[in-house]
Amino acid sequence: MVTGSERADAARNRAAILAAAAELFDRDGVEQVSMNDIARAAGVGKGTIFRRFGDRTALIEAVLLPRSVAMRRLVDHGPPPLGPGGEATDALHAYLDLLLDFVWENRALIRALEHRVPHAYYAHSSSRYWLTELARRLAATHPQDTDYLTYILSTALRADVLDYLISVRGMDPEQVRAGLHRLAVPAARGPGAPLADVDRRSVS
Amino acid sequence: MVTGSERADAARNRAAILAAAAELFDRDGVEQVSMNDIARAAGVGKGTIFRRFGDRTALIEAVLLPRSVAMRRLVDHGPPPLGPGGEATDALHAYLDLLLDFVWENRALIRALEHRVPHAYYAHSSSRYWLTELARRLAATHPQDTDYLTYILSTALRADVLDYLISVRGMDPEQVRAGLHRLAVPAARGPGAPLADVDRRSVS
DNA sequence: TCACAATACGGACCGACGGTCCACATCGGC
DNA sequence: GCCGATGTGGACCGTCGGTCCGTATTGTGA
Repeated sequence: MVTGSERADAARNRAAILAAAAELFDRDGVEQVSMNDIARAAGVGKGTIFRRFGDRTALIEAVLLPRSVAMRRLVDHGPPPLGPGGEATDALHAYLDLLLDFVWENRALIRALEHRVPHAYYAHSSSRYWLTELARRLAATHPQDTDYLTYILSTALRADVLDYLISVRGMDPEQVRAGLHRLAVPAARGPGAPLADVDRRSVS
Repeated sequence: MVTGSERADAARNRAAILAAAAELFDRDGVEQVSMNDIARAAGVGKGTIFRRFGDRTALIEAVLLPRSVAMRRLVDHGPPPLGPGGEATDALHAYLDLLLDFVWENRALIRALEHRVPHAYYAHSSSRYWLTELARRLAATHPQDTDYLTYILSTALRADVLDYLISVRGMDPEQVRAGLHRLAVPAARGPGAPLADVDRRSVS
């Protein structure tokens, strides 16, 4: 056996655990699923999960990781406008679309992570990559307001904020998307106002 | 004994519990303090806490309540500029100061509440009051951008966002205050740009 | 093919938690 | 001082994330 690689049964179990966790998290909500539930569903002892993944937080991260990796490949090496080589404004908008879809699609996992490790959204190394990339693309189109827009857009893209706007306030995801795009338009009158259309229902 | 009022020993214990909880939460961090810790510190059985307050969430709310009530009295009946009767712009800025101080001062409790009940920040009846009042004051000074500004400012005033900016990123609270005030200035060029000064350190 | 060391397994077990229960103590109107 | 209403405290419960270790599986080198 090559040093450092995984035994066949171990690899099989890792896959079974990840699959079971992904399904249960999706079906019942992350907080509702215990480690025992996952072990049972994966046909595995609880100890095996902890041996493979360390702790619950790491398991959640492991479920999220492949989705994030696939996305990152598109950003780093995919075709324009998302990948390198396209026009700056198109690249920015494609990137915003991707982020919105990713966060929305995986809001349950992301919120669970933030719930377990404070400031995960800002502090985690993987999400720092996404923020850095956002800042880079904004710098190309909005050299004046880069920091401000990065801050505003990244806050608007938080999983809990999106979840509130869409799930609780009943806003259409496409309204949110439109709002993000308008914020990122090299505006005639500055970055103000656009969200007023998205957020037409009064906050009060 | 008058129907519905509290027996003397019960009132004494309620006060002892609130005092002990407030001190422990403040000293050790909310998540680190168990109900047993509070019972011991208050010189009371654990059952007494649950009888008086129902559950842990309600206890945290009860610790926060008097601070919120005091503040609300200032807003509803205090002297201008914070209370009614002052000039609209001054009223708005005084209100932003108050909110910032309140959220910052009580960030530990607020974050703990949000941690326990999802969307507490937006959905709880007491915080809806603060959002409504914010929207009202913004409407008086920014009739065009009311909804947008309410959304942006309320997000910037979230306890976790402030905590991140100040505790993790090392930003000075007075920088944050200045940023809020600038966002709320009837701007020459719209609400953009101001935060760039607050957020000078790059986000990436 | 086989022996055996390295690796992995699983579920009993642990300590801590929030919350409940109820035999007993205290209060206060009469 | 009597006595029903109210309050008390801590043993107890179910569940959780996480650990431990005797046993089973794997794959390699001979």
